[in-house]
Amino acid sequence: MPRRILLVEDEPDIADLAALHLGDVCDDVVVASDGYDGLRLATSTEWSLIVLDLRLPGPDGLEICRAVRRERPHQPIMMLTSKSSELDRVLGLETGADDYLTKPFGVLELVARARAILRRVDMLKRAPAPDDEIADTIDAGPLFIDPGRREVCLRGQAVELTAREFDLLEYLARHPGRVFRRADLLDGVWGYGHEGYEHTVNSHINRLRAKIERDPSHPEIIVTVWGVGYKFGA
Amino acid sequence: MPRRILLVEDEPDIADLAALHLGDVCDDVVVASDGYDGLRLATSTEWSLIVLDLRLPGPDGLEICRAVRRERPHQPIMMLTSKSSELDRVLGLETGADDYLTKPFGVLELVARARAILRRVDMLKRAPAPDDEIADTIDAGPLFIDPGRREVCLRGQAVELTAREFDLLEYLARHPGRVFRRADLLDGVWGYGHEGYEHTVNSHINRLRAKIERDPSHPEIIVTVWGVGYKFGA
DNA sequence: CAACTCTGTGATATTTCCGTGAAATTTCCG
DNA sequence: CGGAAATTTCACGGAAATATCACAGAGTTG
Repeated sequence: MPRRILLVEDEPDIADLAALHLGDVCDDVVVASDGYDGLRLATSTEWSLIVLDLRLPGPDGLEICRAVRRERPHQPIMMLTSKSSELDRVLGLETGADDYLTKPFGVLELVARARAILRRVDMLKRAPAPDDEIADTIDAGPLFIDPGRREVCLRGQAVELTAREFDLLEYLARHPGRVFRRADLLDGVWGYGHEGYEHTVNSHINRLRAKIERDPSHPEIIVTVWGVGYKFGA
Repeated sequence: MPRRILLVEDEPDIADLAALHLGDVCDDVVVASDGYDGLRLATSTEWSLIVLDLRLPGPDGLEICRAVRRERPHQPIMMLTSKSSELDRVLGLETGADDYLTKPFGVLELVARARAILRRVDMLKRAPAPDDEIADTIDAGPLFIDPGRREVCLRGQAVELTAREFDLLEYLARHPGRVFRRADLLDGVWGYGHEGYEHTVNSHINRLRAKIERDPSHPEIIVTVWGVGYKFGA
């Protein structure tokens, strides 16, 4: 089953750029340059993913999104917008977009997110996975984490963590080495659509480090990746 | 957003039992006791999950499954069959159900699988989730790039890059041999609409080369195309 | 209801990196 | 061969990202 992406974007430069790179993660990219074509194509054909610009000549992204959702409730949709106000973010997600990107965006970000959505879609269609992802424990170097008991041991010594600290640590530790940006952590730990400042994450990382790092000013367990975010381990 | 399950099952005993326990993993369970009701309900409303018995009075599970798939390609569907021989037949027909279960089945098994599917569906609506394992990496000659971990290995040796350097390298490496103008790179890496001088790109290329080229004055990885821009590789 | 803890946020200090200017070098082309 | 244009190189100041800390309000517990 070929993977096809519909891109609805009126600015030719952006459309070309995005189409070029979206082509890397699917078999076919179709571009619609206004809301009319976009709406027609979006509802008439089956797509692996629909990427919608918010502002469009004719029906805008929200309208198209709603129209598509009415007919195909599970259609993966991604929204692009120029403004970054909180209102837009909430609006976009409530309308039912699966993900959301504000301009100007790097193409790498766009592609990475598109890939993530497509992968999640594939996972749905995949062979039934036995759900073995229930309450196991995490053994990561000097740390031992037991999500069931909500306990953490550092080099055999029990460590007292608050709820947020524990969730944050568990989230990071479940994917050692993977880099998370602050927005990802807010979405994953605090819950998607959570309204709050990214630098809140900093504070919690700081408190975590004070409790688990040998020398908090030279962290070994939770490492800072400059300009991006944090990761667990080396 | 409430989670609703449609259960299409004609045997009352099984239907009652299943409905009772499926109620544990969603907000509402609706039961259809024949293929006619099942087909009507399945296509007229949006469901978090549809559980279909294969043998039914009226349209059977396969027909309903196909009909639903035609309208809602991503609708989560689960099939129940009486004998494993039926299962083989269903599997051979590629109907596109997300999971299958043969009777007699334990209720716990049913619930566990339903929960697994629902979780995967929720995951779609969720913020960008970290799918490790299947992380996409770039293997380009002497270079190995892991975008998820933001790590670069040069001939097996880890290289420390800053955020911009990494993004720039990844961008180029995703299209080996393709020539990018500086404006292209600004759009793709810095983000579309970024205000800045093109010769900023030069500096970053320069720093990158200092870190990854064997002899920076004779670049082999990032090559200059005079009068145009840069490309990755030969 | 009082005491307590936790949490999000503001403010400030500190670190790191990025963009820019300018000079040196290379390449192209007449 | 010489000049113009494009590219390389490099150093520096500022800007942005992060670390740290204090505090007040929300929520919890007894």
